[in-house]
Amino acid sequence: MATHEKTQNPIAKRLNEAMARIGISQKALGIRCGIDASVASSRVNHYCTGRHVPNFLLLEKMASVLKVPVAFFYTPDNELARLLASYQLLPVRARKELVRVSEQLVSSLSD
Amino acid sequence: MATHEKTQNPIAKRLNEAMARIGISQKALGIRCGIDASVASSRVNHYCTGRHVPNFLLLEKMASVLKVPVAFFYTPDNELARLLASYQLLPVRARKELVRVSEQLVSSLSD
DNA sequence: GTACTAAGGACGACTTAGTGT
DNA sequence: ACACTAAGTCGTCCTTAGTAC
Repeated sequence: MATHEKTQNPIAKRLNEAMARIGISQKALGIRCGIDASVASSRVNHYCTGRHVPNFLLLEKMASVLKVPVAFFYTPDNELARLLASYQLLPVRARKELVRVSEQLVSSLSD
Repeated sequence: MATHEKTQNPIAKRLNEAMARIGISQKALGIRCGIDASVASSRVNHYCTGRHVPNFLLLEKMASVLKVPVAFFYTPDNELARLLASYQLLPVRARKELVRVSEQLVSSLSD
């Protein structure tokens, strides 16, 4: 676990969080995302330490393996991160219901 | 409005969406995000047409001007995009309630 | 005013080849 | 096994200088 934090983006933080949750190594994650085994360790470490930013295609693969929405990696707000993480675990019907509730709450703001 | 779509990321789509919602030009958005007026049109156009990907700092500024969470730009799923857009409009108390509801729904899945 | 583009220099990602636990 | 890094290559972003409506 690195503590460099050159960038202001939350990718490294969320990535380490999600990896710890399912207990997967940097190299293993890279390989499961289709990165060649000879460079997987180096590349993923760059992302985990915040030195480099992965492209969208790789972010999608990581999100799929880690069972989070891609947007989770771009969420500095912890509250919203929890919403995104749980959203991904819900069945489609419950997701739609949640969206409905949120938009309902917005509508009721003017009352 | 461009139709190039070189990249698979949803940034251009979401950006155009959010800009149309509040009715702001490409150049005006760039200037309000601190980009020099002489390059604002060119740079923002690159993002709107999907040719280039903005860095996180600029994404944060755009999100602030457009009143959406940064994560909104990285959300291919339309359903989740609606959740994110509405979430941003809610007061803190309502946001927390929404997170609670979502996590509650996840817990009840095992029943 | 508006949207958009080619091209080159500037910058950051990816690979190689390692260290150290 | 594991996490991590310097340095070079190479691909992408940013700026310049425009076109077109």
